[in-house]
Amino acid sequence: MLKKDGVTIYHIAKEAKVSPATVSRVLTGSANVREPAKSRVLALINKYNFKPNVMAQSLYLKQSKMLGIILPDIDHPFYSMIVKQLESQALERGYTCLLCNSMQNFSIEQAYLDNLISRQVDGIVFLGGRINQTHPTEELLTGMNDSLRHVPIVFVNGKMDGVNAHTIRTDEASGVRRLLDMLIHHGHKTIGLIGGVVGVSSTDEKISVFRETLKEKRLMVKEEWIHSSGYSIEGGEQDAMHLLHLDERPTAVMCINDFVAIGAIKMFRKFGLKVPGDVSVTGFDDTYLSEHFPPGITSVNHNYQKLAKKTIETLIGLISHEEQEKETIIPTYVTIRNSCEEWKQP
Amino acid sequence: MLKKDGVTIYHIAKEAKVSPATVSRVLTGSANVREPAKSRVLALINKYNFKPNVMAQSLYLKQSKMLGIILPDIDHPFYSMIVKQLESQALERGYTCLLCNSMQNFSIEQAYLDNLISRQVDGIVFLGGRINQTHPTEELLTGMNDSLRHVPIVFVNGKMDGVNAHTIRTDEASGVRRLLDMLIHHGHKTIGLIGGVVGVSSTDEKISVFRETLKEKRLMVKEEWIHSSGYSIEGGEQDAMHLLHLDERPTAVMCINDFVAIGAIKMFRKFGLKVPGDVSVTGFDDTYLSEHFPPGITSVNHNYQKLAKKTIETLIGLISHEEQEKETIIPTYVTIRNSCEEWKQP
DNA sequence: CTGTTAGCGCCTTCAT
DNA sequence: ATGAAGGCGCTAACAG
Repeated sequence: MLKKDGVTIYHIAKEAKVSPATVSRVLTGSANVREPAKSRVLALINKYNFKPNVMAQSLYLKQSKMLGIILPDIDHPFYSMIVKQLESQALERGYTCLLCNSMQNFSIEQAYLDNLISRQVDGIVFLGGRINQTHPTEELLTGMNDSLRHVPIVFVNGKMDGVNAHTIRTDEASGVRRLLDMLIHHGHKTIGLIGGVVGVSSTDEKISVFRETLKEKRLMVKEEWIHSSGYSIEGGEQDAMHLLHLDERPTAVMCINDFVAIGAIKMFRKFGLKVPGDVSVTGFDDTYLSEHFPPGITSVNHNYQKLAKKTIETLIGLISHEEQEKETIIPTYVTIRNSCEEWKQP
Repeated sequence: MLKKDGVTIYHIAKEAKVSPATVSRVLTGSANVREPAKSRVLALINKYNFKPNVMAQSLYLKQSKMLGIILPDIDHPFYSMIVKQLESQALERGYTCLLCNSMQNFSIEQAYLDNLISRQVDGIVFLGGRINQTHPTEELLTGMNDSLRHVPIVFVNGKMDGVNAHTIRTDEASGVRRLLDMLIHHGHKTIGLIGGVVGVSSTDEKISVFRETLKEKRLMVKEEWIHSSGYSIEGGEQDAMHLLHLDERPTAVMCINDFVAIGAIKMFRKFGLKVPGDVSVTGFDDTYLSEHFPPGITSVNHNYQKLAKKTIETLIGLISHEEQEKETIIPTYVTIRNSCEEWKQP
């Protein structure tokens, strides 16, 4: 009852008075087919709007030409921007993408991993989630290792100790440094860092680079100016609120991403502070929002296209059993907008 | 060389000293298997981390448990919000989604349609693109009809004359009316409508409802206050600019979506107009941005979850050859924020 | 309850 | 250049 219709190469073969093999040949172009027959077949393919069953093909050829993408939340512009690039890079190389939103849920994440493997994807791109946990559980670790035994997986901006996966990483550390250089160059001496989640590697790394760099520059690292309430706009509001309640506030605030920056700017302004007049703010990820959210947010760009290109190249290389760099670093760059300015001593 | 590894039910069967059928039985639970054997099989499945090949299953069962989703641009929050809901509804029912970004390109759209059919998806959800063209080309029409002959397709907020597809539509017309009622209730007598693309049904419909409603209310419909430069933030800026250059400006402006509203607000403010003080603005789609973009944009919500639920239900119903409503209307509602206020005669 | 067998739709040797 | 045949991994009769 669920059965589909089903024009197959056999139907075509019969009606064209040739063998199925011949139909297959004109379909794949794997061998020449003489003219009277060839045209007949082509005509029938057109007549029935015949499309070969890719599952049958894949079954035989042992490759599905499908790639899986696992990520936490497509709503976040960082991910939607990356996904678009990944998809278009994959498409160019003849691959179709299966997109999986784990909704920040590790069980769903694992279920998708298993599902993708069952569906015979040729490779998987993994973003966020467990690969950003600074201390993943044993279960997450073995889940990943088991999967890796079935199929090549490339991590984007993540890593797991004890998991031997290939990684493409954007140079967030140098992004942080450049942002700091700029702020310091602008005369800021008191700088805070907000947003993110402690225990998530991208947050931890940014915080640690932040600390180191300030120390190098002989600037004060005030612990209460480092505060992490998540990656959302609301999180940014909360973190900004935290700063607002302090006796002494930094004159510049780095935010873990653009969402947090948006939240922070909203909250600062709500409390009558001018951005960038009273406090300079930086974002991260350079999503389209940073351009449009007033006053325009200075942010770090991940080089999305290059990132996606390298990721897909590496994955497809792995699929073809070619040796690939274990870790590739994609340079980032700062996009200057209007959320930061010179600090003038009041 | 591209070949994968390959533990199959045959390997397991052999090692467990049972027949492949028995392995299949414990896998699917389609029949009981006695205890000594059952445990041995289970143990081996676990040992090898065996995952059945879904392509082979699908080939035999003639159903892939995959759904295709075709949309123009995942970057747009309207689409990313819907996709998340669709995906989660599908997942609940055991379906995996193949997401396809057509990038507003009709050829890619068609290529994806063909690809999805070749890949044997059980059904397709179609959003935007050709199904919103007021006058689609013959080619787009036949392309869709050909596809429809292969697989059930559900349109979300679209329709094509001459294409007999099922549609789930949100009640945008009543959304427009409610917005207008509110503005008129606030004392606005001069109202504009900006954004969108003429020839795209969602734009055309909104404009037409807009005209009708104003006439009913005996308010002036000034043609130069209706202006459409697209769906983007930049488009909103341009349309707002157009209004700013006019001798006489409306006191309230409806925008085709939230992006356009954001652009318009930016531009109005840039020119010193207060929103909502000098001009009230409404958005559409009630994306997360409308909540966070200052001053908070009054917008129409599509009831995303209900929409997605109904869409997936209808599609799966169709797949199971159950009769389904040809068109379902999902009610919309207005979310009030701070971008509109009473009009006070200056 | 369990093994044998055939076949889902396609592709690719292997002969012809 | 073309046809026949086997097999990709799995499931569902059909016997036993």
